[in-house]
Amino acid sequence: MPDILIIDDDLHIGNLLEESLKNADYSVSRAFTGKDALQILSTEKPDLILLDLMLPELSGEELLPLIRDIPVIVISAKIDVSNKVDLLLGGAADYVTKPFDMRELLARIAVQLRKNDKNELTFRDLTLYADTLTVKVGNTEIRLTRTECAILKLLMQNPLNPVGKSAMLEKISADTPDCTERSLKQHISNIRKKLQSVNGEDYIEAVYGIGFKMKS
Amino acid sequence: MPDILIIDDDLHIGNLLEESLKNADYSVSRAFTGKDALQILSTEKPDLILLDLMLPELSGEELLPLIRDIPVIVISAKIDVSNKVDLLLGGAADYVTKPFDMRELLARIAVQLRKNDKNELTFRDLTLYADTLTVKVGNTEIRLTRTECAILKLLMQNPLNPVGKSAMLEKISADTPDCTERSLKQHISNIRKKLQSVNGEDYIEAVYGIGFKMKS
DNA sequence: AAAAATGGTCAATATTTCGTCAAGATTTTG
DNA sequence: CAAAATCTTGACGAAATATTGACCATTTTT
Repeated sequence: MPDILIIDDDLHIGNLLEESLKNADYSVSRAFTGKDALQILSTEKPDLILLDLMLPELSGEELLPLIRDIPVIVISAKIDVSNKVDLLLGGAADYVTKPFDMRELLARIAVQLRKNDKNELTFRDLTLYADTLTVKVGNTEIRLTRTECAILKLLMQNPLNPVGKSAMLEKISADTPDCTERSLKQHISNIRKKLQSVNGEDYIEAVYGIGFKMKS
Repeated sequence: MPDILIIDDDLHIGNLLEESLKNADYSVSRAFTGKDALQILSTEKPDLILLDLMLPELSGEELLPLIRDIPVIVISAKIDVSNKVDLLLGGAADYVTKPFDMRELLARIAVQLRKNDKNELTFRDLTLYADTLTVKVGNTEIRLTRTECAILKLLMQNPLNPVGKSAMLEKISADTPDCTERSLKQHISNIRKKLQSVNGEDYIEAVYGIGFKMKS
């Protein structure tokens, strides 16, 4: 029974959401302000978050980058397109505009939860299937090695912030215990080459003296 | 489990705070006078401080500039606006006025702890993201180098008091072991140039013979 | 007012880090 | 065991960053 956190100050919509979700057999938590939400998130870890952008005190835009490792579906009245791009770049998993069709929302929720189960990560037009060691660049699939996959996964998990080199080494040491900063450099180069072979684009950016991040 | 230090001579309020914080799963320390607080801070390093302004012996206003590297939320009965500005300029991370709503305070605490995690500092219209080596000047982001970031961070941590040159060198020596007073001067110049490129403003002020501080 | 010390900036140089090729070492696969 | 895939390492040019010298402006001291 996946747990879903609704962050919305509008009681009417919130109640409607809660009821529909409970009918669909999800377990539901509620937050009514951004700060509420932060407090709840400091103790609980839901499987998915529904986030209304219009929040008192701390807006949804501000809240979004503070959430990690949990798929967020943004609910908003704004139809602004650049805004949508910003949201998705900023880590939102998906996006629906008010007024929305409840069946559509439920479908999108199911998609996100399934992705989560299957260890699937998306960033721009990259989709990483960590279980099967493949990435899709646009429509073409590419095979990665185990370490390449582990590295790309780390980068795609925090698309905004750079990941330090030592941090990477620690986290992938399970697979490759004797990977050094020297070889890490080489793996990054190999990942780049594989991704570039599709459309010539470079998805990875170096942060001098720190580590690497996805290019925004 | 973040540790929070309550500095308040009012037993009633202090107890109330302690109980609520413990319910929210924080670990709590107490100080009842400014001198108490200094003593505790010389041995412990809490993650956040709740500071009442009205203190015997050593007032909150006097204590505030002595605290470094730890976010301080001021609790005060005064609603004086210039006072509020002074506090924030003086290094307070946030403030609430008595009587306060406990849920709001908890939310503000959560926000500050998050910011602390993310190594985020604000001064006027500057926001420094130390993890990602960027500053926001108004709405435009600028990249800094490692040392530039370390220097600006030091300055923004004590926005009122000048930071001595030798003190700076010590604290950034982790990153750049052979930075001298000569090169420090150059780094400051580079930071200025980068910030000025946005809106022409100079955020850094030299204190002749001592060091540098942020311009108020 | 002159001298001395400190602060500010430009431009050149030195150092560190990055990116990649190619070769050797190790592991996996058939 | 042999072949293939993967991982690690050395080398070297390129890019980013750090340091230094030179020179003038400003402040303090004498």
